[in-house]
Amino acid sequence: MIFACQSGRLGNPMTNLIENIRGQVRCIVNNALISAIEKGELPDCEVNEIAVETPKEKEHGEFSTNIAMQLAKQVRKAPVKTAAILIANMDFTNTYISRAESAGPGFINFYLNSSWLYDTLEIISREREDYGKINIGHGKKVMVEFVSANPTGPLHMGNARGGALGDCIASVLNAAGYDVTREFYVNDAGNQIERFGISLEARYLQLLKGTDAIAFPEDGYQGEDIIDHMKNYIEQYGDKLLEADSEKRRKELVSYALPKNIERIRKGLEAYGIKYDVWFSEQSLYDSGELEETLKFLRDKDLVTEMDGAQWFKATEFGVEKDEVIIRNNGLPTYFASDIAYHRNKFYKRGFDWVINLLGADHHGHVARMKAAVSALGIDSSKLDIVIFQLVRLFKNGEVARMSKRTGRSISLDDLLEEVGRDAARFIFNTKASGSHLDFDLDLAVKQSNENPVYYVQYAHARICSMLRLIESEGISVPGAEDTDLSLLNAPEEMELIRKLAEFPDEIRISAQTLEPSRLTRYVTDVASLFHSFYNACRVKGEEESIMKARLVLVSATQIVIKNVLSILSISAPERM
RNA sequence: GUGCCUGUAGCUCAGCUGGAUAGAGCAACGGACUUCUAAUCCGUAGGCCGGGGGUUCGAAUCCCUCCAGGCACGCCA
Repeated sequence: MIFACQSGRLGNPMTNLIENIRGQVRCIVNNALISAIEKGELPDCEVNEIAVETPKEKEHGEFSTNIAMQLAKQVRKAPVKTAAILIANMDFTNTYISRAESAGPGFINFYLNSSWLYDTLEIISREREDYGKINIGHGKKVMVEFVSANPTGPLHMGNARGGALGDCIASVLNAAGYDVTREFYVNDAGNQIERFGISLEARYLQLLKGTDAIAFPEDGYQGEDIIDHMKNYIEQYGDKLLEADSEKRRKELVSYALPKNIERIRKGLEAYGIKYDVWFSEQSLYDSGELEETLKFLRDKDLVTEMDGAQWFKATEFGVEKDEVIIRNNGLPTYFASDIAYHRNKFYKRGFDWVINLLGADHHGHVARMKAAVSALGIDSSKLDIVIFQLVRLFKNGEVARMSKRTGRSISLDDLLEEVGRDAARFIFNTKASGSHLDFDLDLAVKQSNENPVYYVQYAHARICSMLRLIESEGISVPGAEDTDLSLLNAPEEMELIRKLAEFPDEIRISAQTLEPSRLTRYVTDVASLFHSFYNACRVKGEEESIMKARLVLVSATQIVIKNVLSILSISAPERM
């Protein structure tokens, strides 16, 4: 079934001009198809979606469609013929499209009137810091839970990648019109806290009675930070726990060290540019009874079975390979049990429409069972997205530097920020897609040279600021786009740059839909590159006034876009370098 | 052994839901500063898209299989 449709011209504020024009192309094709069918030039046919894509080659126009090839079978005509018939039936009135041509095996290419580029500049200068924002989220409540590292030690490189990724996913979704909550799940209960206590206690006793007095437990946390905690504790409180019974001693030591660790994590992440809306305590699920409620819910649904003295969640009923223990034979719930309660809380207690969790690749086994658990709770599991990011391999002095929390011999987030800096770290972690393994070259990241991509982008911004400063010092300010003759911008370098600026809202759209903010670092690098080319080809200051004004609008628009992208990535946009 | 991720230029990576002649940065080579910031620009060179089958108008992209690397298969998280 095909319906006629209409196409408007200028986008409203906060819209995606490219998407609008794509809509115009769809309408034109759609209407041409109806017209051709009515005239009997083509047989009646079914079209579910008219695909509009962007050709790689400039010669192929701004947009193209493969509709003629798609219809080949149905209409029993050579695609090239169908394309010709469609083109003959097209009406471009009131659109940005100037002409359409058939090319290659049957593509129809669309060429635009350059007014769309000038309209782009008007939109940017009107929307300013809002330019790029779209509203595909419609205020939907989404939670992004990320890092959620065990508070038993410092953050490492894996957390650093997860942090940069998660924070940027959250920002992108926010720019796409979602109501986003950033959350850190604090694992302050369960087995690892137990081990944390044992480790602290062992170091405490070793410090007071000598290293040989007590063996350090096999599965304890080896990190220096554990010893440091106990040195500080002893300095402050002496040996008052020496005679206490072990359980009480561990509890006391944990309640001493745990808040310090959490605070250190919070501060580290904040220095990294990450601010959470919620720090959610695992222990609170025990205290509030939600864990019990959740287990009861599952039992009532007959989704819990007993075996070998433990209780298992029947994950196999949801297509997972094996069932999972939720209550150990010692009676204690597993991490998985509280995670189920946690997700019940996210969806039911707090009403999130969409939940995104970031997990390192070493936890990917958790995905299937968590989705199964969510289904078991009666929630559509497509509302839970788990983004798995591949692990980080750290290179220093040309060789691999291993990271491991257990041995404590890792580069922490704090070290990273000190050595590399927040901007470079965040940029580099977002240059690769989450599914790609990431080699982090410390030596390169530290370099303040053209080998380091973050400076390339920041330099473009600083350069623009410098130009505007100089021009403004002569009493000239950036004119409004509406009272400038933008059609004077017709050099290839100018057109290319504007075209790229026009893509920004669509880049946000795709980044949000694919949960891949790494698109944005590439995008902003392209913007910077086209700007540098423009800079070398065209002068602004000293040009004839009308040209200078038009170029000032372009330069200012470029600055806005670079700044907006960097702001989403929480990377600074320096005004001088 | 089973499952997930990855394999594209010398290196690090893009390539959207299958589209037209596979891209970028770095490294290499050759050029451009009396001019708004040379942390820049312009140009050259560089490829069995891991191998092999299949699906179709059309495959780096989808399916199968094999090879290589990473990760996971616990009553840890």
